[in-house]
Amino acid sequence: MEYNFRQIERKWQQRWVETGAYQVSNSSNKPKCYVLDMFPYPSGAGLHVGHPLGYIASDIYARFKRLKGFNVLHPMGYDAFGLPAEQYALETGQHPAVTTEENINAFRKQLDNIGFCYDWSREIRTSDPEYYKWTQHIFLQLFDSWYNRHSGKAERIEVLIRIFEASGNTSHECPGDRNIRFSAEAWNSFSYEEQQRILMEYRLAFLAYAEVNWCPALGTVLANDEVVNGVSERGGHPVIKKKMRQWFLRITEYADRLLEGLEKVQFSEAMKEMQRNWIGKSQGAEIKFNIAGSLENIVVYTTRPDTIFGVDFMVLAPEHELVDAITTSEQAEDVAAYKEYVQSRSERERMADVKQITGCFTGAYAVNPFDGRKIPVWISEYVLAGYGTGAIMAVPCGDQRDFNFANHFSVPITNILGDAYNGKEANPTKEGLLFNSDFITGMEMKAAMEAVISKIENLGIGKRQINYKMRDAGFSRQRYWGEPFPIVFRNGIAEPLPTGDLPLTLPFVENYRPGEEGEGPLANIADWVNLPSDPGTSLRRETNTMPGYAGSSWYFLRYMDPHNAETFCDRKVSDYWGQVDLYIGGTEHAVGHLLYSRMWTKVLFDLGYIGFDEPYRKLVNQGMITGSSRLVYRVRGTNQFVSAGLRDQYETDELHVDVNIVDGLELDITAFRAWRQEYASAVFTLEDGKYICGTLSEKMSKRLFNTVNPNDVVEKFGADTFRMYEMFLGPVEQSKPWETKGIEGVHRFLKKLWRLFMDEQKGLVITQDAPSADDLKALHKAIRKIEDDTERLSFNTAVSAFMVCVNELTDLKCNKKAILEQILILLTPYAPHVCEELWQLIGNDGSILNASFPMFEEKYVTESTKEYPVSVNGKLRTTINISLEATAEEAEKIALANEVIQKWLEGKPPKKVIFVKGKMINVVI
RNA sequence: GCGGGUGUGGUGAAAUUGGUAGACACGCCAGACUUAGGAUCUGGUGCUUCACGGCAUGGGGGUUCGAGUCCCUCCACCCGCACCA
Repeated sequence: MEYNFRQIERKWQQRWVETGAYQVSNSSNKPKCYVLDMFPYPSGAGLHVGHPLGYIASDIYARFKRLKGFNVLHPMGYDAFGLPAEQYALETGQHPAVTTEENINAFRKQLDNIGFCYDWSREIRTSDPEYYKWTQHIFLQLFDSWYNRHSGKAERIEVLIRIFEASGNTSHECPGDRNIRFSAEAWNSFSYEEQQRILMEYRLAFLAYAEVNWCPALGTVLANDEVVNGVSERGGHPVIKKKMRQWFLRITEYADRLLEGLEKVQFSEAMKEMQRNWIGKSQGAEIKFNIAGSLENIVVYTTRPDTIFGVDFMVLAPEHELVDAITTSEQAEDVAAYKEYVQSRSERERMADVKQITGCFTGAYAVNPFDGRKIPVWISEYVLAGYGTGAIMAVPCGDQRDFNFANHFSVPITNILGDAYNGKEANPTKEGLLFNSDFITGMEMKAAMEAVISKIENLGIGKRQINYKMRDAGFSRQRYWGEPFPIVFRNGIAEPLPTGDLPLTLPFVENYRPGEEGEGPLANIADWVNLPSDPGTSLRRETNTMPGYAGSSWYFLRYMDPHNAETFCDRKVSDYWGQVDLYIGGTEHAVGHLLYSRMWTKVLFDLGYIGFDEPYRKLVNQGMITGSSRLVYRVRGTNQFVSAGLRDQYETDELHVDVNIVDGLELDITAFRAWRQEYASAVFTLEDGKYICGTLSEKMSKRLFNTVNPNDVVEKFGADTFRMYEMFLGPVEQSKPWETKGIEGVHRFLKKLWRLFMDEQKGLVITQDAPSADDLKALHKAIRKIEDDTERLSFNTAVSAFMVCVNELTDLKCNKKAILEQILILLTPYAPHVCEELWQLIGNDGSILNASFPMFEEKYVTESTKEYPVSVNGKLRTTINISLEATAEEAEKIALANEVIQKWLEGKPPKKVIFVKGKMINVVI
């Protein structure tokens, strides 16, 4: 009987479905383990061999944990809302729900082919009303919450209203607008509208006006990456900034907790760094500068208050609100011209020309609050309106941009660094003493920062301030295929839908064109948007929808309790499953999805819905599998193709050829001629009778003909081979090229394993013989290595350990059931189908899925002697078999007596001999 | 520019704590079986040398009895951020 993987895999995949082998219970005495994949967006293109890499890794880990006695949650679902389906609908008129369903079915087929152990009874789809009901529900919890900076957590709006009624907002600075201040009396006298307007400035989900990229010609709002050089990517139409009322999430309130939370999760350093970078926390101070001869003052943000005596000029963002007020009449014309110039430049241009120095003097002078020095106020595009206060104090001797600016416009530079400043470039050091700096002269910079901050706070001219680069997250999309907001505007004031009215389902639309003013397509359905109401009141629905990350921000919770109709996830259930123990996915979600879901988790924790505030305990980013392209060389202007080794003799053009018609490097000429009409009459110049292709490693893409479909690989070699080969390729986190040829080694391994059990003629060759010491040693070495490697996700080395073990058992001619059935258990996470088949063939009743992972026993692998490497001066010269019991003296004696070592000693006594027990011997001469 | 990562045979890679560099595979070479082999099996395969040896983990330097591994320095490539005050 030979290894018929097609039959075996089909049989077991069916059987496992029938027996519900992968169904997981929410109640168990076993310890839990939650293994999660980032769920896919079901695109129409389907999977290529790069996609399942992470799924295979997590699948192996989940199966391994199950064998180790854990109750393992390993679910899968679909991130099913999104733009491509809507785009497709616009083009073809097919409803996104229909195409999404089709794509999901195609995806599922591909996934099933690979033999994953997902509990499909827990499948979720973000576009399913039964799912997005809860997305809407959680959104309303955000809407009904604010962040209490004193308690450091989200609290109900109700609590805030009580506070306002009792004491105004004096102890709770308004996060949306710091200038809003009111007393209890004032609050109680405000109209309902006014109170709602204020509460909106506190809510965690709030409305604000923000600019979008509006493209009048396309009649739609574009994402940032759809805009190139100020025009639309498609069609090249002009794009203008348009203010629209949109929803936001107040993620900035969570900036510190998102930062601190990174300390208690296991993410890669790169990932943490990316998130820290995105959050962009900086500590400094805001300092108020009076304007000479004016009542106006300018507030600057600086991270270097210690350099206050080195300020030589001040720069405002051209958009800064005070620019017109302080500009002198002599400078008015220049300033107006400069502002016009800045207006004309797209954000992209402003970011691109970093080196160009531009600016304009306003004619105004600010006064240094400490020494009274008058310092000129400029405007320049290098200062951004959106960061800090939109104004800086420029210290040219300590900041390179300020230095360049001062040089360019001949502003005199003050040196507060002494010899540390050379006059040729700025020195941004934070370590050193200050010179020429009044009361902080001679102080360490770090101490001076504190001294200056406490002084400005005492004088009431500024305060300590922390800033973040991160902005609040835009949460509105002017699209159809997303969650509708469960919000109704009564006379323009946002009100939540009652929970009982959820889900607010997406209405059917005839077409997917946006609204006239760029609103989402929902705006076109008048009788959905406008609700019946009393005369004099207007009741309108929100016409935007939520972005892609809404559904994915909490999906890990729904898997725990997917069919609960009462709540999004029962607290008892989430207490049992807790955090995701292992989360695997691509690095492209580093800052988006991961930050948002971390924030939602914190909010849900604060509000008491769940008992943990970080969703993912450990995150692993799988590397990309790049394509390995195949190239053919056509002699220019002909239909003649020359083999790679001969191409230097001709003038050739390099063409990509479908990797699926190349075996290793050898082109299948017949298939090539049939591939495309134009090659039917191609002529070939061969080397050694073969046409050899060139190779190139690049991204997998249909365009480059280097995509490989897992279905094809599974058809040819089987799912077990495919799974193991993906792992064998290299470490999961690392990017590496796909080379179909190499898969044969893994396939041979499985056949070799099969032959330990089965002979083609004789059938089952398994014996009941007692294992020898060598058999047991081979087995237990494998147990130790594979258990350890699988636990640390080092799957590639585990696969090679399997190969080593099977090679050894083959050499030992070991067909003993006692050994081999243990090997099957070890291997089943990697190659589940063949292991289950053999498990049954050798006479086991239950499924191998429920077996127990073998126990490693030291006694089988301990050796009594070791082949010690013996070096002379650190260079290996020979190896000697010495008892592991041997003492240093004994080993030294044996080593020195060895003839090879004798030769190197040349009769002289050694200076010393180093003996590391169990490791090596080194003779120093 | 800043931050993170990677650099080892023809190729994918291994070496978990400083202790026999290249495990395990692909490819290649030779052989066996075979009508045949793109099946299977056996042996070989870092470079160099007739050999003893010598040289090899991106380059240079250092620490150490001993360095792919630790330290310094330079180079190349990949990823992320980028006028952030």
